[in-house]
Amino acid sequence: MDMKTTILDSAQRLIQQKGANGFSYADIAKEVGVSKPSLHHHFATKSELVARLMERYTEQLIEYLDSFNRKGFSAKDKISGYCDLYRSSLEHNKVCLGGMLSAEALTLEAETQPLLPRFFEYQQQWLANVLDQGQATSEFHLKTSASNQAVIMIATLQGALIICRASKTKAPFEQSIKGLLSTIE
Amino acid sequence: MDMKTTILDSAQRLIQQKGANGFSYADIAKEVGVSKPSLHHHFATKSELVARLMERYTEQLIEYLDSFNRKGFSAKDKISGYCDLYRSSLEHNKVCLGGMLSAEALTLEAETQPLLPRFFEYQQQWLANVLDQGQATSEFHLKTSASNQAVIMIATLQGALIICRASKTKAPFEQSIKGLLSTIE
DNA sequence: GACAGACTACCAACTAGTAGGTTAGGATTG
DNA sequence: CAATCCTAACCTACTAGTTGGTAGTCTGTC
Repeated sequence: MDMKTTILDSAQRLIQQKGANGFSYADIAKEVGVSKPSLHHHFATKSELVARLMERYTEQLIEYLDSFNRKGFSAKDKISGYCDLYRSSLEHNKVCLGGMLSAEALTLEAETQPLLPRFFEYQQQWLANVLDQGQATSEFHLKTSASNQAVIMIATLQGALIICRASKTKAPFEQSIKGLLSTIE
Repeated sequence: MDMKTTILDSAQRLIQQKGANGFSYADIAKEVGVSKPSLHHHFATKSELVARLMERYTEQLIEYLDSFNRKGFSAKDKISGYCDLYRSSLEHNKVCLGGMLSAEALTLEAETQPLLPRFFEYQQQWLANVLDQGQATSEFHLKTSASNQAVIMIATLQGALIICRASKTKAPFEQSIKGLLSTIE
C-alpha cells in the first residue's frame, strides 16, 4: 500500500478515536514507521492532511451508498446497510469522522470547515430518497416529511455513537436503531 | 462572583465551543484576567478542572429537570423545556458539554471518564418517566418503549447540535425537534 | 501570624513545521 | 551501453512557540 494511503488510514483512526486536536504528527510517524518530516513531505500541513482525509471519507461514503442503489436494494435493506456503516465504526471504538470534525469545527482551519456540509447534505438527500421509495412500496409509513425523518436518522446515529462512548456499552446504539425502525414502519 | 465559579464558566464556554483538547490554561487566564499559575491554585490540574466542571454541569441539569416536576408541568411542556435546554446551547454556538467530552472521552484522564455515564443515564430515566406520563394522559402515543424513545431523543438532540455546527444553520435542529414531536404525538 | 490568593520567573516536554542532506530508481542523453 | 540527471521519498538536526505544571515570593485579611 502506498505511503499516502497508509498515512491517511492512520490519521483517520486517530481522529475517529481521539479527535483532530487529540493527536500529533509524532503519533502518526510512530504508527506508520517514518520520521515526522517525511509526513510533511506527503501532507505539507496537518490541516491539509485533515482536509484530504475528510474528502476521501466523503467520497467513500457516497460510493458506498450509491452501490446500494445499483444493487437494487429494497428501501429497508438500504436503511439497514446505512445503519451498518455506523455500527462498524462503533465496533472499532470509533465515532464518525464527519461527526468528530464537526464537533471540533470551531478549531479547524478555514480550508477544512467548508468540507463538512456536503458530507451531511449528501446523506440527508440519499436518506430522504430512500424513505420516499419506502413509502411508495409501503415498506415505511412516516409521521413526518421524508426530509425531516432523514435529519432525525442522521442525528440519532451520530448522537448514539457518542453516548455509547460515554456509557461504554453498545446498548444505546441498538436501542436507537430498534426505536427508529419502529417509528417509520 | 467568586474566582472558582468564574474559572469554571470560562472553561465551560471554551470546552463547549472548542473541546477539552482545544483550549489551554493560558486561554482561561487571559479570559478571566489572572495569571496562569493562579488557576492552578484553584484547580491543581487541567483534568481536575474538567472533572469538577462535568460534575457541576450534571448537577445543574438535574436541578433544571427536577424543577419541571416540582412545577407540575404537563408531559408536553416538560419535553418542550428539555428541548429548550439544547436550543440555548445552539444559540450560543455551543454543543452540549457532556456530548463534547464524550466524543473526546478516549483522551480524558481516568478521573473524568466515570462522570459521563451518569449524565446520560439521568436524562434517559427522566425522559422515560415523562414519556410514560404522557402516554397515561394520552398526550403521547409511542411506537416503541419509553426507554427506547428516550435514548432516541437524547441522541437526536446531541447529533443535531453537531450537524448544525457543520452546516452553519439551525435548520437541522428545528427539523429534528419537529419530526421528533410528530412521531410521539 | 497563619493563610488564601495572587504574582514573576521558570521548566521540561511537546507542538507543527523547516533546513539541508542522502538514497534509490527511472528517464534522458552522449 | 554508460554517464548523467531528476525526482520521490526519506533522513537527522533543528527552530520557535505552546503546553501543563512548579518554585518561591508578596500582600491583604481574619
